[in-house]
Amino acid sequence: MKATLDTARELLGSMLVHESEQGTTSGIIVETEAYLQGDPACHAYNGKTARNAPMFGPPFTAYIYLVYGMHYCFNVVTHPGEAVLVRALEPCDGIALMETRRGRRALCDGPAKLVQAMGITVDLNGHDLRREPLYIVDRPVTRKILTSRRVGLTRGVDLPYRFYTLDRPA
DNA sequence: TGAGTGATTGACT
DNA sequence: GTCAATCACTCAT
Repeated sequence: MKATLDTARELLGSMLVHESEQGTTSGIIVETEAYLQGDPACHAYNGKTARNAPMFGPPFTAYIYLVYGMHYCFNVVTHPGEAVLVRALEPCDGIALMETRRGRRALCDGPAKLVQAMGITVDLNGHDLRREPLYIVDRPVTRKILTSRRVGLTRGVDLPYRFYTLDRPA
């Protein structure tokens, strides 16, 4: 079994595809964060709840949850109790549709933004990411992978579990 | 039944 | 670069 941190790196460069009724959108994953067991910032840290139940499901399950009462984040479950948060995408297909959903704003450079741009909803929580309508296309990582601390957290901020391929500031 | 929390975004200076 | 809005979900009484 692969470690969650390895999976977080391998997801970079892969393509996330969502086939909705409105059309197909896809994007290259360019930023991820790992959430491990024993990590105080991980939702599974305090045990299983109704909200994080998918995190204890089989690998490659989608875990979608609401933060701040208004924003959704999209995670890929790697092991029971561990997951990788997809923080940013590089829009590939269906950009026009993304713009319709997002308005004339940044499309996929934030966790909640990419969820909205891709049209991902809580209906897909617990979804198997090897099946339609939401799935990940494996692609070799061609760009250099960089590592940094995670951001936006209130706990475990010093852990170097954030990976990205863009030359964006750490 | 109620109060606190939060893996963010968007607007403003 | 800084700051506040906002509400579903969780945990505690």
